[in-house]
Amino acid sequence: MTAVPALETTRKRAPSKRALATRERVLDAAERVFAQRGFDGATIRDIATEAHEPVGTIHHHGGGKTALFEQTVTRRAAVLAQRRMTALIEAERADTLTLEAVLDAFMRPFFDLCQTDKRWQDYARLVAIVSTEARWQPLCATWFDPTAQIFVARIAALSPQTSPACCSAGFVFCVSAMLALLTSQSRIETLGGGGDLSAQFDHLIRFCAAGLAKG
Amino acid sequence: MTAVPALETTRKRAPSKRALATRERVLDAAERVFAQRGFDGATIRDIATEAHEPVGTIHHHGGGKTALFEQTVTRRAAVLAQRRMTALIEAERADTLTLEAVLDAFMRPFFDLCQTDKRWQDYARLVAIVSTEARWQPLCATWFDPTAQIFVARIAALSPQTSPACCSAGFVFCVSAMLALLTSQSRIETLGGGGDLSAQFDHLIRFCAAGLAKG
DNA sequence: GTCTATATGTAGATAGAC
DNA sequence: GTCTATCTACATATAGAC
Repeated sequence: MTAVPALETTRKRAPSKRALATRERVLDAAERVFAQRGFDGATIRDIATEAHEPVGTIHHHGGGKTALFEQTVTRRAAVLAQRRMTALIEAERADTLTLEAVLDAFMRPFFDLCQTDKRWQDYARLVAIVSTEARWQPLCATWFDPTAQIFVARIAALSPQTSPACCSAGFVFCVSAMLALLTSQSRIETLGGGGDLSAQFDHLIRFCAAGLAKG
Repeated sequence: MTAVPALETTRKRAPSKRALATRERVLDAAERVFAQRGFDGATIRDIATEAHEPVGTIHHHGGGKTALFEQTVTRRAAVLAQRRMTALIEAERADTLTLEAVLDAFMRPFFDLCQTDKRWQDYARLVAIVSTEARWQPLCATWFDPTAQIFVARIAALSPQTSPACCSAGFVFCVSAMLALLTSQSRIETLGGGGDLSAQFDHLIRFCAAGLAKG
């Protein structure tokens, strides 16, 4: 975090290709295990088994359980934020910016990534954990809140008759609904929902836009 | 679960008043600790400290960590379900049943209990845990799904132009938004929301009703 | 960088005195 | 029913060989 240029020269040289590949496998395994069992429920040994690596390797690359979890979160956070901002800028090129378009810019990149790469589905569970548990609030503040603030501001600008406080709360409702869609598919099916994921996603956008519009 | 009448005679006699009070204190403490740290993050020792009881007492009344957690969930589940059903029946006495009224019947009892008794706020976090983590699905199926099914059916009856699957998914969106309001107040405040809780609750109902109406 | 062996702490659970 | 002392297992983390 606090980069000290004077010490840069003491940094190890760039890791080998093999080491980088190992690191990726460790993070992928950690992502799966943390997603499935939560932070406290996961063990380094679970992750080692999942990664087909000895326990020591997990510590070597991860730097401890907490740091490992934070790495799994931060690894994809910048990608997600960038895609969202790109989508927002694209949406703003249209003549009229709508609530649907802003919500779509926030949600569709995440949804598309989940559809394309199963690892992003695990990542969605990590996001749900990070945004729910108080202990990860710093992580949230660094990696997710800035983007969220920008989208809340756009929503507020589109809703002059709605108080800023309602826009913020409404946005939290939207995000929790989005995470429910991405992580609680089994619960939706239990209650008789489910079916085509793309259709459910379109439904989510309609639902949230209507809710926000109502103030 | 599988009651065996023939063994009923071997049951211990009714516990003393003091024992019942101890049991309540154990469950209250467990509720607080589980709510704050989650199931895996909580320890029997944490709960013992919180309850001002020795560790053995927690096991004696709780019957192990898992059983203790299940007891904290089931203790209040019937009360909540009953209040919701009573509110629904009351709402159905009106000339025209609206989406708002159905949602209100589901959500307001919980909200009122949280306002009246701080322990119900902890319980809200337990409900969020139970409805999120796959391992507690049986608990969910027994204590929450039956009520949810009834409310989904009412919503579907009021939304003839909306597919049943959309009603189910929409209801899950509503519940996740409700739990976000009850358990993620700090996140709402971070994004500039917050303020009067009752006003936020009214906003939640409007938000969800508008979302459901949009199908 | 990789892997084995081990140190240290703490978890859940219980046996048995009171 | 209540409480103390303790058992057993497994967690994270590290030291050091390769």
